[in-house]
Amino acid sequence: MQRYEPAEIEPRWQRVWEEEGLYRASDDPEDTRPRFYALDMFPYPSGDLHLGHAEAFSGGDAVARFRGLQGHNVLHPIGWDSFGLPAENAAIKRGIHPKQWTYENIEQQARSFKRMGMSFDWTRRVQTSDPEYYRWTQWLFLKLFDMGLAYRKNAPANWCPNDQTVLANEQVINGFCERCGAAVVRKDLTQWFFKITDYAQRLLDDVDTLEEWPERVITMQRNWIGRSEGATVRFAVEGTDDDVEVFTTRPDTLWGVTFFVFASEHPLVPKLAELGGTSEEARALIHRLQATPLTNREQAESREGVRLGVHVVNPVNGERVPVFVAPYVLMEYGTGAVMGVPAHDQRDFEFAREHGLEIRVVIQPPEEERDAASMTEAYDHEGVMVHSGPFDGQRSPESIAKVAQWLEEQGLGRPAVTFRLRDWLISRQRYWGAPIPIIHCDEHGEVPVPEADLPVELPEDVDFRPGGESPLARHDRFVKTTCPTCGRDARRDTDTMDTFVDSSWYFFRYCSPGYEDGAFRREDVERWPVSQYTGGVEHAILHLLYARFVTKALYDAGMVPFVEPFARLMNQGQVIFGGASMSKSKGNIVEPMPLVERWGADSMRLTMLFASPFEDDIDWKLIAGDPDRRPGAHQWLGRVFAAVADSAAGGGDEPMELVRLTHRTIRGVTEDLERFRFNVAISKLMVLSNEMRQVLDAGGAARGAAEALVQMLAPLAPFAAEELWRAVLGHGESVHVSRWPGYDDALAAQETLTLIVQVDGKVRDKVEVPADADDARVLELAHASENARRAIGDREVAKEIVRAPKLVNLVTR
RNA sequence: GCCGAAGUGGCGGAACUGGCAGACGCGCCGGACUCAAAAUCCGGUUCCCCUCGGGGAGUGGGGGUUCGAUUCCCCCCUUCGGCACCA
Repeated sequence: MQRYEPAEIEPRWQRVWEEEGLYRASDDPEDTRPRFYALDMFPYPSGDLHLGHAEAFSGGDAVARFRGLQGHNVLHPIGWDSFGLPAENAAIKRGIHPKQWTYENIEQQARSFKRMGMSFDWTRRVQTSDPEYYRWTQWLFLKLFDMGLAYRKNAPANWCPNDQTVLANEQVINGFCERCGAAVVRKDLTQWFFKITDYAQRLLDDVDTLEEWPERVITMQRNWIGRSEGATVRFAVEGTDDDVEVFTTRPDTLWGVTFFVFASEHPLVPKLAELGGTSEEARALIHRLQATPLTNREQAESREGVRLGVHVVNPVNGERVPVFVAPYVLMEYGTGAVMGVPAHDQRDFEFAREHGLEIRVVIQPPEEERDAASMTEAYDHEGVMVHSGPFDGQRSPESIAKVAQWLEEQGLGRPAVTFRLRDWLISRQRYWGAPIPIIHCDEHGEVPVPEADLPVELPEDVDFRPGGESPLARHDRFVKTTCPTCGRDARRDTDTMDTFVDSSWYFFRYCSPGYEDGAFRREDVERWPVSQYTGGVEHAILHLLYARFVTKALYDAGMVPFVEPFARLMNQGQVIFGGASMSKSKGNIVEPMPLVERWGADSMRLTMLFASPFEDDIDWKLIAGDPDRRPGAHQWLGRVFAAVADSAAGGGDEPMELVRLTHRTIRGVTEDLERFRFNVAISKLMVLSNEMRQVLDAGGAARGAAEALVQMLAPLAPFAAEELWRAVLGHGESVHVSRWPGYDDALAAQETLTLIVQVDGKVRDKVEVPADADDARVLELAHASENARRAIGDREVAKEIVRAPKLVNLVTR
């Protein structure tokens, strides 16, 4: 009998697969198979693969292999997101070059992927830190620059004092650096931005077309974009010729404005402070605010603020209202100034109470008199407009649009939409990234590097330790260049790009491997739209939003034929340990590769996929806490080996019941894999293998079941399936190029079923009946049931519910 | 606070369109094999009661619809995830 020895089997087939080139996607125009692009989020090379990779790629690979078996021409590529800060930090710590650290890790991960038996098309491998790749990342930058979607401006930015670089808003978590956890501070810097806000509406609208995305990701994207409808209104600043605009979602409350507040960074503030002869106190506050981090919540949640000593005029009623500066107003949202309506906005209410300002009710709740003096909180629900001039008696919120309309007619404002989404800050003051391909010329300003001169290579001999400015700025040979326009001395931009730029387009590059005349060919991308994207939910906003934006921009440039990059998205759950995420500091990290060496890649995959639904978290401690204990998956594979070997050896007729179960299993597993229900698919395979064992032990044959079982195992445990298919069942070709087994619905149907006999909805008996038993027959059987009769007792059956052949319910009352 | 997802045995989890709750696996218990152990195989395993035929309860809690609810509706509780002065 064949013993299951993964340590012997797996490396052997790994070599054979490589020699046979089994997993290459075909670009042959004669190839008429339907195409399937199975994309996995590419890894960051921070060391060897971790358990999260094992989980994600086990699922992604199962999908790719399953589609291949179903007759698709599958593109299943792999690459590395290999620029980025952690490489630099790790390199500094180890005293080596980031390049060395990165590429060693890539090679290690590549070996591990091969050891895991991933069905990657290695000929399409990309690494974002390769000049052949980032050449096109730079091209993308220039394309966006051409389109007016990349621009540079001086603005307060989130600065991480530890990593010594700016961060995108998306990378600041509650005021702390996403990567290192240091408190973020504010710094005024000239930075490059991508104008993602131009696409806010389209990014929001098209989210509705992503029917195959997880609901929670859709919701997160919507919330992040954060669309608000309302109006902008212009207030005149008394004593000047200046106007100041505010955005409000509640123009219906305009008659309740009793004060006005600026963000401290608002450009008008210095002028107004001077005009109002503002106190030392005000100056001190403004100064302090401008030195605090953008995202300092404690600051923002206070209701402090100071009068500037000037007034603005409410355009709807001509009233003068006092002007303040306060930290609760953010420069980044809306216009950086708000109108204060304390009666109907909680923040304004608190501010008014704090500073003794008038509270004026202009939306009267139904059935109830509200008066300002007794209010304990703002009223922000529906009601009737009062003290509102021409709008008295109108119902809010229906009146909001009417007021906005009216403002436009009166020339006081107009309906407006504001988004929470900010432009994407893409420049970084660190070394290990793609240089921004811009040359600064005194004469000609920001001049794009000519496409023919790309890539702007990242020099290796750089002192890359962070120092508050870009390390590249210290590298004279890099910096000094000539202006492409006038040929005079000029300076290269010394910032590098956010690595999310690298990863915003890598899935296009896979379609045109090695292409040297462009980032990709349009026809390749058209041929290979992503069919399935697999990866972690931690990218629900950042990466996915950026990739969607870049795809839309490239669509507008005529370079790709679709507006959404990923039709289907599947998020695997996280692998945690003992209820907590794994981390070095907790000392609970489990390395997958030693387990793969010990128990086999197939066991690792099956353990992962069987543990829970793919999108749910797996607590490794619960499912495989003891590394010395033989995993259940390994045990089962051993039983499968025995059963298949016995089936191959034995002859004779296969019992009809086993044939039927086989067909039923094929039908079920096919459906399950289509819906990524790997855990359920595996359980069905277990049922089939258990039944095979029974049949074999009773002296029956099971060859047909064995063949089907092995094929269905192929996407989930590819090495074991291959060994069984070729070495045990004696097939000449790989199971991975075999044709997914079909099923016959008639055979998949049960021959007999269990009839449930209920009395008053309670199960009283179970009777085996032929699958074609009709209503009369099952009713007869139900009445014949001893148990049912006893349950009925001397009562009368008032109603009979018959669902032949599955159920009869006899109702006595 | 707002948005989203989810609550089923000791554990991970099954259950098609409302029709056998707990598939499958882990763990545990018992047995076989063994001098013994490991490995392997076989059997049992929701809880309570029982005269061993069976009976009762049971899918976070409370209501409702229905012959029948893990599944549909309403209210509540809890957990997880995201966002959070966004004007």
